[in-house]
Amino acid sequence: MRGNLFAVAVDLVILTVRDDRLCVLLVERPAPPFPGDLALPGGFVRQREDLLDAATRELVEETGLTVGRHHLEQLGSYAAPDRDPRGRVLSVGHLALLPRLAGAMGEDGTAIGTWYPVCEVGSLAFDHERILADGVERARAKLEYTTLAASFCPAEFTVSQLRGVYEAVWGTTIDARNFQRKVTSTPSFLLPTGQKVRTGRGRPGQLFRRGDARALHPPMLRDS
Amino acid sequence: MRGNLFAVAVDLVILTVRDDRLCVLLVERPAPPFPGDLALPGGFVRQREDLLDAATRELVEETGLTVGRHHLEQLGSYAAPDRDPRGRVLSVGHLALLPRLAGAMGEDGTAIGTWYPVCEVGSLAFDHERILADGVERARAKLEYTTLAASFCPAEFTVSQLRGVYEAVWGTTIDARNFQRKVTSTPSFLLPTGQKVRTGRGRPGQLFRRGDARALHPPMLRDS
DNA sequence: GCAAAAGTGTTTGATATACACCCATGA
DNA sequence: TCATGGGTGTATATCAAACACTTTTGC
Repeated sequence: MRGNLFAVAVDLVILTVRDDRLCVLLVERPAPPFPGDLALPGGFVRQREDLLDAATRELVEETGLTVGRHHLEQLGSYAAPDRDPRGRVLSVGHLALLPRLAGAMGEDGTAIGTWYPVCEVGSLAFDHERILADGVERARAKLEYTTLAASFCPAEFTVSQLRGVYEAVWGTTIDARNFQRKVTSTPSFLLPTGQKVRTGRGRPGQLFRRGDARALHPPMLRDS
Repeated sequence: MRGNLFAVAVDLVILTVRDDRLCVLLVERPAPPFPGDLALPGGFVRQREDLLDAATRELVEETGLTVGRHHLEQLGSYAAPDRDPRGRVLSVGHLALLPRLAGAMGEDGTAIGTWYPVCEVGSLAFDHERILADGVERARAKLEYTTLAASFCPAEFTVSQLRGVYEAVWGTTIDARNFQRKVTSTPSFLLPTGQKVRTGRGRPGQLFRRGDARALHPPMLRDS
């Protein structure tokens, strides 16, 4: 078999919404290359492992997630000849969307990574700035024409929380009243639970669970 | 450096429109594995080559394209442990959209591959059926919200030709009059050349060149 | 009562669709 | 002069944006 050999890694752009801001999970590199620099979590693909399996494994190792309604998809591959000083490494970037995690992270309960608002992220190791930028752009684009925003929410959530996701990811404000009608009138997007929740001040909102709809017709439009 | 080593290949889903049908370029495998089976054209990535460079090189080798307005983008990576009986091979699928090529193909003028209507393609070597399906779906989706259909057309083309692309790729029919208004009213999508072309019968159509617009707002909608 | 958030109704403007109609050419 | 495809005008239905207004809670 002709061809040169590559090490193959999966790197993860793990996004969530915290305090109305889109945040990404980053780790500090413990060893060369780029020791001490911030980087996307990731690791090498194992002997008989498929790409999505490797990404799932890394996601569990980094966040302690067991079972969840989180979203995980492949972003694309990055293989510039000089992207890793150790040699030829192809990285398959993945995008994960998570609701805000409760407490400790990491499989053993220790915090492995740290959440950073994406707008405050500086330079990263390797070509991870590009992978991060591609992941954020993918997430922004997919909110327009899919129901993926619900992946940022817990199992049960209000329309306001969902709207907060759109506003955080896009950095815009959305008319609450038109948004309400739009999402509740999309078939199978939101399933009412019948329960209400009081958020402090104001009228309590109805709780919804995510439905089966994946596409959003017609799409939600950014001002742009 | 931990991790197992992979051979890395690029495989190409090369699409064009011929006789009002969406067609894909396939080659017959000359050697094991899967000798004699149809497969996507592709090859291994070289020593100091990036992925898009490798895909571009393969595209030139297969089609004899030199310079062109063709479109080439990365689709995604496929790395199931058993996808290649020779060992661990990661394939980075790419999608290329071409206008109908004039005559001979291949760098030396010989025909290397053969065009098949995508709806008539049977089983392919490796997991190339899946890569093809993903490429076709990507192309169909992108026609909706981008000006990519023009990549299927020659340098100068009429609105009818462009409409024929949509109809071939989607397998639908489109109202010619509304289509005309839609595409000609999108700023910077079509640049009039001032020339007209007679297509046999009927009133000659105006010739256009592709403009700078890449996004299509609002999108072209499939019936669905 | 007042502020704040949830939720509904209504008006208005933009736009997609359907299709009538005219234009330019070949046979 | 008829068939064929290019291209414009226009009525109608649909839908999104804007916003007035009501409901339900905490303070």
